[in-house]
Amino acid sequence: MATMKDVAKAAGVSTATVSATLSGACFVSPELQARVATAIDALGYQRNSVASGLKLGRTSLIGLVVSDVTNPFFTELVQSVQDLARSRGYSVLLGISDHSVEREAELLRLMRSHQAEGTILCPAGAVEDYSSLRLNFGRMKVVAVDNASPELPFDTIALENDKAAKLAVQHILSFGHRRLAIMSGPAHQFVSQRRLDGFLAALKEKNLKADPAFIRRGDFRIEDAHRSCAELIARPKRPTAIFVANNLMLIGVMRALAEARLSVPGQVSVASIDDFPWSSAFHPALTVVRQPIALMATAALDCLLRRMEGDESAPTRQTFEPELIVRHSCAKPGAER
Amino acid sequence: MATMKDVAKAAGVSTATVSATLSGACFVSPELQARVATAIDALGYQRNSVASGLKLGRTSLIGLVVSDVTNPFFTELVQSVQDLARSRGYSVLLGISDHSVEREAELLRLMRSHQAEGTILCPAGAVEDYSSLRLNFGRMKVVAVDNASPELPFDTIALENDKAAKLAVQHILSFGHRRLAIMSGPAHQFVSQRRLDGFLAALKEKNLKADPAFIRRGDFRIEDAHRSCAELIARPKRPTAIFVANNLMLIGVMRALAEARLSVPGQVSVASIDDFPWSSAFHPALTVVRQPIALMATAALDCLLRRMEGDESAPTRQTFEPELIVRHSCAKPGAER
DNA sequence: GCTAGTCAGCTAATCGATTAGCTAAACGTT
DNA sequence: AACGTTTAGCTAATCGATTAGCTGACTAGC
Repeated sequence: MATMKDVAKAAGVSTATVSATLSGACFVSPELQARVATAIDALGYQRNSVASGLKLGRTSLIGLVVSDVTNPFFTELVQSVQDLARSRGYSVLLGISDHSVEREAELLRLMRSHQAEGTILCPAGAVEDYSSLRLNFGRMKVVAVDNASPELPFDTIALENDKAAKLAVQHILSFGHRRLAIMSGPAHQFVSQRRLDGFLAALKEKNLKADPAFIRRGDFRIEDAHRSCAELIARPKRPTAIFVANNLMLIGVMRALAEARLSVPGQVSVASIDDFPWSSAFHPALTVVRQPIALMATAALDCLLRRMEGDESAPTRQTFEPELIVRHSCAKPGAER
Repeated sequence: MATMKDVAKAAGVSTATVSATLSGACFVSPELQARVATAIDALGYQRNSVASGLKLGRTSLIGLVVSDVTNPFFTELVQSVQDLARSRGYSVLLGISDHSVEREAELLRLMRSHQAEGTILCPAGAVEDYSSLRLNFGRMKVVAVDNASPELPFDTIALENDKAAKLAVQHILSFGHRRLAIMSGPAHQFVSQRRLDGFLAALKEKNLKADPAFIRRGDFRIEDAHRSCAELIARPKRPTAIFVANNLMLIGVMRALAEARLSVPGQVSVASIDDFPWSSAFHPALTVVRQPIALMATAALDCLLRRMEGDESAPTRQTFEPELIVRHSCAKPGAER
């Protein structure tokens, strides 16, 4: 690849002139500008961002670490962050932690090593896993999205998770259900706790108590939810409705119900958190609580950019409003076994 | 951030010694190694990949350009490529072209500017859009995945698309359908052409001809397919089966069918290309043709790495076997209107 | 005619890691 | 003792872009 030196030689000027021409051209005569431009496309020159990144300490890279891209929530987050970053002149280094806190830490080090100016992290762990991090990780800024406890030592962007769960569960209860189960997430994750809290709060409002056997712990993935739900519905007295704490577990639940030939919502009502493209094409169309992912991505990136510009004030907490999307997967409790 | 110089000073050695210690330690005494190690974690030193990338001309970055991450095929591809790249010591710079050839070209330039050593490209355009590219784009290697015509001037990795379509259509035909429609992709894309070819070939085997009104052109996205399918089934004589050329259009089709209260497979049979996590949780479970995405990702990365190691031989073509997954969305043609 | 001022454009140092090539100490051999 | 050989570790150049600071040409004012 041609370097700036080559361009300078071809145009008969110094590298300083080439550099000046490329970046705003303050004091370069039109004639030299033209000669430089000619040389540039004769040689197919393109700026080497690595060299310029080294010199300037600005790489125009941001990191994005998610636990699982195949989760439609993260897929859409990746999409939004990518779009926004591009429009602001940044490129995205993607990392997938696969729910492992160790891998996550490794990815964060990797992002730092590549001199990412900031990283948007979707933490997979519990609060205590991040105590060593700060607003800065080296000179790299960090903001947390999704599983973001307000106790984290950096900026957080999250859904009002308890409210989201409550909305869904209140909707289920409005049909008169009394035997509700929850497919919850990993106990150590803040986001699971909040969603469980919302579930319990909604029950309490109706003076209902959750059967402990109906509080299932999943890992936010398909397989585990599938198995757990199969067990659940095999019980002598099965629940008449299931609240599912995320979209991937919803797949597992719907599979298990289909295999057991239980109709939704005839025999079992289902509602979950996370909307996704398939939810309305499903039969029945699924009632879900939607997270404003694009807004959250914007907030995360804005927040990160503010930090990258040098804001060192105390960590901020932003929460977002969930929205209940009523479709057809909840109805009156049907004939019980 | 601490630099190697700082570490050298703290350990009382030269930067050469620190560098040698970090990379394989050929001739560094255990004592100095220990002093360097101590200094490194006292200062929290981490190698600056930008500086080392500049010096070595090796950034350990590869680019990945897809047209749409929210398409489950690409989501899984991103996941697989990311995994494999990580295991081989590379990080992934992600780019999303949003089906735009211009943006794709811009992303390729961006990858090159960041000195990505290679890029896996899922082309959104037609063959002629890539004639200016070669095996190398600057010093960056390029391989194409998915919409990869054998006429492209670089390595290609693709499904046997005609065969994939044929498998699905033969399956549909085996139930005795005679009025088939196809939701095809953009005409300029190689992958659409091949899938259409396969569709037509399967019909021909049974001495059937496709009604021109039943050959629908989509853009591989939800909305357009939804609208197009709504039109299709509103026709006086609607098809008894629909073959859909990708997963996103399948969503649109299923939505349109649900809205028109047409039962699947009772009134309309449906089969498509691309398996995805929801397909079996769907009601009815969807009959699809699966692409071996993980294999394709492995092939793409292996191919890219070979090129990165200096292989300059002629472009290779790899195609992969589709697999029909029979579920429950196809059946005998039902009562016609 | 001479000095001061202006500014286009150049020279050279710099970012941080790597490494070719060098120095000097230590050891073995005769 | 003298010399060669080995090897631990250092010095300094290098990658490519940026930019502080300098040079020298030109203009203006006295």
